[in-house]
Amino acid sequence: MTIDRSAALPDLDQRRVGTSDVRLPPSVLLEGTSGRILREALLLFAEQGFHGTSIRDLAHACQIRSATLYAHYPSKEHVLAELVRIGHEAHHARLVGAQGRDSVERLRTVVREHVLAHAEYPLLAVVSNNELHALSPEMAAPAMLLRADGRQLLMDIINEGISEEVFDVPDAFLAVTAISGMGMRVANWYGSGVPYSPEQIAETYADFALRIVGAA
Amino acid sequence: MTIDRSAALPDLDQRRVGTSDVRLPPSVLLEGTSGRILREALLLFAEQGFHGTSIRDLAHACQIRSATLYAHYPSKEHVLAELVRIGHEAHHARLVGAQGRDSVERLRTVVREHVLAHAEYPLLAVVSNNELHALSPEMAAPAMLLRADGRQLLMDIINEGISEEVFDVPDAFLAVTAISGMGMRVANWYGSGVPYSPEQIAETYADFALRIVGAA
DNA sequence: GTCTATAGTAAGATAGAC
DNA sequence: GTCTATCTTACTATAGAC
Repeated sequence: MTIDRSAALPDLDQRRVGTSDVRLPPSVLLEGTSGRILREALLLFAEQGFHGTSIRDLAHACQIRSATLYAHYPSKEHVLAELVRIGHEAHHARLVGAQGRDSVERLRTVVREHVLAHAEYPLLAVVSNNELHALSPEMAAPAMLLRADGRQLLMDIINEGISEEVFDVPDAFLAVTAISGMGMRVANWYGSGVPYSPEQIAETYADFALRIVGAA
Repeated sequence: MTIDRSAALPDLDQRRVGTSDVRLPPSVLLEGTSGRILREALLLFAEQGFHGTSIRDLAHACQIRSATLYAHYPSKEHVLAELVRIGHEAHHARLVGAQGRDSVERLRTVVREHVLAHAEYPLLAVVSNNELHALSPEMAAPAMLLRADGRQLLMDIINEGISEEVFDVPDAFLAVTAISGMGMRVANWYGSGVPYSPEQIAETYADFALRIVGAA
């Protein structure tokens, strides 16, 4: 049998991110030049990386002179730190806010929120996930704490389901890494002409997570 | 009930990569200065990114002068391109080489190889996955083709299992993204004192993949 | 807050000796 | 192949006028 590889998948996997749609959570004030800088930095850092974007690139995108940036942020690193803070706080808040009556429902809602955060704000997620190394350890520390707490939250749900014998999973830790990893990667491909809504992806990934833990 | 979050997970999620263990596939010649450059670039590009690593950083790590680099590679971008080529060709060869008597076994082996490639060569995988944006579209093109073909290979296996009614999955495309995504992320956390062998992770992730497609 | 101008440093890459 | 020396450009950030 000849495999027909012409049955095309959507064109995934751009070099870095699948959309140019600049979006930030509604809680973020985007007015004035500070907001403008944040929005343009989001796109540039996502597409080119922090070190691949110069102060002049960023200023040009904002239609200001590079010196003007320093009236709003003390350094380029502080702009990244602000984006990373916004991304991690929004993501963490979604995880913590996920509710459910039992382990199955808690896992479903937390995975849904995890995936939604990555599909609704892919640029922010790419910057948050892939540019952490460009922050000093001190400036990255708050984000690292939120990440660790989010992982633990997922681990607790899975352990709870195991102890109640609702879940049947070969390894709880690897289930955490698998479930969180598959959700994180959504940020890199979503948007590029992919015919799914964030909700559809989140629902299906939540089903996958329940299958991984043996609850479906 | 109070959730005990002190039941610690392994310390995952370094800023970028969980190991400093420089490894390249055995097919790669590492002798001489060219090999030395490749090995040092692998570590630096993985930890700091391509744009975060200067020609002088790289030369210093190799204990040579920066001008000497140009006797071995025509530009810094060519060094990255070579690492990206090695990473993608090794990964793709493993996928293509994965055999199996039926859909279940084919999925199991291809996921195992996918995960092994990321766990055995995490630095190479991080560079291959996260630094593609630093290559020009022309220099990134060969890698993009291998990526697309690998995805299609996975898609074909899943479609085959569905048509044989061995798999029961809500969405084949999202199964592809989930399975490949969870495996890719392994490169970012494996190594940091994680008490699993690459084989253990690969086996468990292969189980997860079979669960995702409803075959387990 | 925004500008012009520029300081001071670091970047990628090349020339030419050995 | 490796070096010293250097070119040219680009970088982050600051000074000071308006």
